[in-house]
Amino acid sequence: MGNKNRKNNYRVSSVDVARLAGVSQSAVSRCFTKGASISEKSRQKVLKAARELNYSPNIIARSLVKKATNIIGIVLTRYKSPFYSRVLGQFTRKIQAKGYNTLLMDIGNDETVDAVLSTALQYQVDGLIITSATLSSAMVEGCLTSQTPVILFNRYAMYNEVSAVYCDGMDGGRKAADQMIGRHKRFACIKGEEGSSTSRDRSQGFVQRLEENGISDWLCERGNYSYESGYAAADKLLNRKDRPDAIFCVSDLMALGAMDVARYKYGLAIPKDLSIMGFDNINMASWSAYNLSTVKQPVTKMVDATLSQLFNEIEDNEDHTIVRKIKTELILRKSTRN
Amino acid sequence: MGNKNRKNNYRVSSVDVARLAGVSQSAVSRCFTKGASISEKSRQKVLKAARELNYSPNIIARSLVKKATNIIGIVLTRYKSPFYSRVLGQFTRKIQAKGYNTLLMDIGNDETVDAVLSTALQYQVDGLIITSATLSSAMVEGCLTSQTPVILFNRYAMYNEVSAVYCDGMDGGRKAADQMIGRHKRFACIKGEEGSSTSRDRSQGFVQRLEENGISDWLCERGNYSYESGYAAADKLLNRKDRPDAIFCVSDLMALGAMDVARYKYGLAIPKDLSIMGFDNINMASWSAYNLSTVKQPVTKMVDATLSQLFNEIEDNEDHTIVRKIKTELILRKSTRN
DNA sequence: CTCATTTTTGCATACGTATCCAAAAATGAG
DNA sequence: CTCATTTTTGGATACGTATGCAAAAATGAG
Repeated sequence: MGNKNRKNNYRVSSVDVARLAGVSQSAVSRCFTKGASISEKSRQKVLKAARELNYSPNIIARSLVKKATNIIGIVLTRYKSPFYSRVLGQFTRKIQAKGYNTLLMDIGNDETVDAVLSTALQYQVDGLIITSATLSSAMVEGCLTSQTPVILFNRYAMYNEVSAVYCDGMDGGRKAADQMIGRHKRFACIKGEEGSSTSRDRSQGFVQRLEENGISDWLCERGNYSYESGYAAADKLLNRKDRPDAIFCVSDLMALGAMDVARYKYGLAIPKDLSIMGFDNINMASWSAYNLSTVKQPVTKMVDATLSQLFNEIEDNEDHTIVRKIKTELILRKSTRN
Repeated sequence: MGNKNRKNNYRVSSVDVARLAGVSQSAVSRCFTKGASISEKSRQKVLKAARELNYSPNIIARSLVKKATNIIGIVLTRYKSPFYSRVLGQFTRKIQAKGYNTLLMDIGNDETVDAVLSTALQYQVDGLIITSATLSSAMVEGCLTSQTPVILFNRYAMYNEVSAVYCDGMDGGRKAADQMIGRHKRFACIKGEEGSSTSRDRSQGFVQRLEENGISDWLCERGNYSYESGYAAADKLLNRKDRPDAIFCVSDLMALGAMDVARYKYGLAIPKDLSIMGFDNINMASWSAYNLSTVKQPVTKMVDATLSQLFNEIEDNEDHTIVRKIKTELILRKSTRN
């Protein structure tokens, strides 16, 4: 039943329902607006007509007059990372639970962030979560004047102009160092991309602690957070005559790559010949094949803090920016001498 | 500069720009509408004013009159799976490249799918991609009458009422069996959840081929696509006296769990004592620690097919539903005797 | 310069909903 | 039943943009 001629692009509106139900358009609107004043009799008439016409309110039109879309924008870069896909999953689920929805935007590289961000604003999102991307100062200004609450996740703005929630990478790096120092002779660190502030913080914390302990000839390689790049970076390190016996990686994924090259290319025993420490505590870190010791980012805590601040700014119109730094937690498994 | 009183919830509109630029509101609109008729002189005036006021067009309002939001809804269940997070990444990137945006909706379980779906429709999405969820017949009807193009990804509707793109799990299961038969004595299969059609197809293909080859006393366990469930299922299988020497898992993640329990709990050598075959070809399958043989789902091909069909329906108003079944590819690594 | 043609412009209206306001209906106390 | 009070109702308008239409301006051929 029901003819399928698509071209007929007519969508049924509250006016149609009103006509069929024999009430005014206002009544229809009230019927679908929680807490509005409408008699039970009218409500039934409207619901019946709506069902008959398969009507449901047009949220876009509603957004226009309500000046609220109930949409939260999320800007993301690093899909490859299981860490961020877990983060994304938590965000969307919790956003939905709050009655909002998620507009997901991906940015290939930092150059496109401005464009993506500005289309997010054009969609009149009620709030914006920006993950692992750097805000240009033009965009900081844009966000401020647009009145749209913005929160940086695992980033922070230069002068704390915009709210941020991030994990304390510097301290995490220090914890990693503290655990490894004294048990090893030669240290190395595998960082992320040059521009990444998270990578910088984590490795700085690590190195800083090394130097505080009089260790100054540590090694360093750079990856891009992926398994393959960790594999390649560790390959370079292990190929040296003065190969390290302790490697700290600024992401778990790189650590897993490092473990694999150490074991399967160099035949090293972990942690006997080599200790490896990661950062994140992704699911795979606990897999039997790896048992990776790592610096845990408390995802749930971070996500909750982000959302609670965001919804505060949206609903209660709070206007003070807050920057929240969340502590990491060292998780010792079997990839390090403990 | 710029006072920060948030409460002042005023957003600058095309009318404000028009006033400042000394032109009509239509002119402002035309200035931001590609291909509209406007003189260079006016365009400059408008752009100047717009810059001054930090104006950018309100897409929501535009959507209302254009009857197109440029939003594609994606409904997703299984975040845990690296396969689906890769799929999601590809979708959003390619959707953005097409000038559209992604409204991401998560469903915890199949019961909530109707609610989520109907809010997607209320947002007037231009198209809808539904991943690994079953459509109720009420929703099929709803989608059809709403005129919104819908495509199922890795699902198909009972009577092919709605378009679908999925990989041929039945055939994939058969390929897995063909590879393993003759080289092993005792076969087992680790399936997914009871209701999952992908799980059913894959395991049916596998079992069917076994039986065609006169093998009828195969073993079977059930997981939920996760690493842990694969670990647990394989644990049960390997604990038997008549333990299998060939296990086919309907997802890579479960296969990895199976490998780990086999190696680290039972001390088995893979593939000498036990062959394991997965399904998906997620990144981890190629990691040195696993080298998992698997049935590859050609993600890129599937995503491209989905989007091309979807945009056809959206832009060219094609109205025939098509169901596209995409062939898998056997990838032999070192977790199976080959 | 004139007149026909093209381009640009502004006005008015539409998109689908929510909400203010005044009028109408329902309710309830006496 | 009356009148004051409360609840419900519909009309009108607003949200911010796009676009059909006719008028105005610009262009160009002769």
